[in-house]
Amino acid sequence: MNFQDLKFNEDSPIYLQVVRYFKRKILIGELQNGDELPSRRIMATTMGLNLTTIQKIYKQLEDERLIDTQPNSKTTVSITKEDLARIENELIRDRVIKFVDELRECNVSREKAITIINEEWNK
Amino acid sequence: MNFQDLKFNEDSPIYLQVVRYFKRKILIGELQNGDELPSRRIMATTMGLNLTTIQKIYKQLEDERLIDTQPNSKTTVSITKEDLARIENELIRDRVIKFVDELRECNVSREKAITIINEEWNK
DNA sequence: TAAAGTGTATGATGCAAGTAATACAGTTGA
DNA sequence: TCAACTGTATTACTTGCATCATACACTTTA
Repeated sequence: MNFQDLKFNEDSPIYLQVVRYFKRKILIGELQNGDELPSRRIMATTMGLNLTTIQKIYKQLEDERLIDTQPNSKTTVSITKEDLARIENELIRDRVIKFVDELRECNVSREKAITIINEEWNK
Repeated sequence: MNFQDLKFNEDSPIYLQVVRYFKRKILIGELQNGDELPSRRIMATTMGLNLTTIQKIYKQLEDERLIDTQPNSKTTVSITKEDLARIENELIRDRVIKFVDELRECNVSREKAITIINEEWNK
């Protein structure tokens, strides 16, 4: 957990970007069931964010039941197969749907879309 | 100009969504050089938005030099080939780049990405 | 000419989101 | 025991969005 691969943009609130970051880590298996997360204060220091912001991030992940904080114990990743499927939908399928919609609204053909994607994929 | 194909979402401010709507119309040729835009008040009534919001939309489009309001004349579309290329980049290529980045961060292969896109394209 | 319409500007308000700064009660560990 | 750490809660501040209400100078039109 060094967060070197986490870079922020201006497209959405920081706390949501971090939430998505953790979801990605779970999706690709870098965070697995039972893995411990750093304490909120450590996290705040490490990422240079405010404790309140980290609270919001952890709370969001808890509300989605991806992490779990039992009283007097560490915060751990806690996911089911259904959670994983849901994350995959959110991070991949839903993104594709939105993307396809957008391109079609611009009258881009499927063939042209795929051509551009192929162009960009290996840059 | 009936705006029936304009639907709002919660992803970004309304005024930006409308700006992008007009850019799309320009990109696909439904709005062409010289075409007149409705007056700001008409537009506000038609779209159910406040005059101030419409001002913001028109101002944004003017700042990007896509429309032009000469003193004592109608507001018209005013685009060069360069503008069109810029819009195309913004609405298509940049969008693809972002999309590709996102999927690659999730360890999705190019082949799998294209498979999903093909699945979704004709729904 | 008078009324209606135009672009433009501005001040005020409500509201929500995002972040910051603290505080508190409990637990852990040296 | 007591200092350090923990999760949690709360208050406050800033900013951006959308709206409302006007206002002004100018043009068009009936």
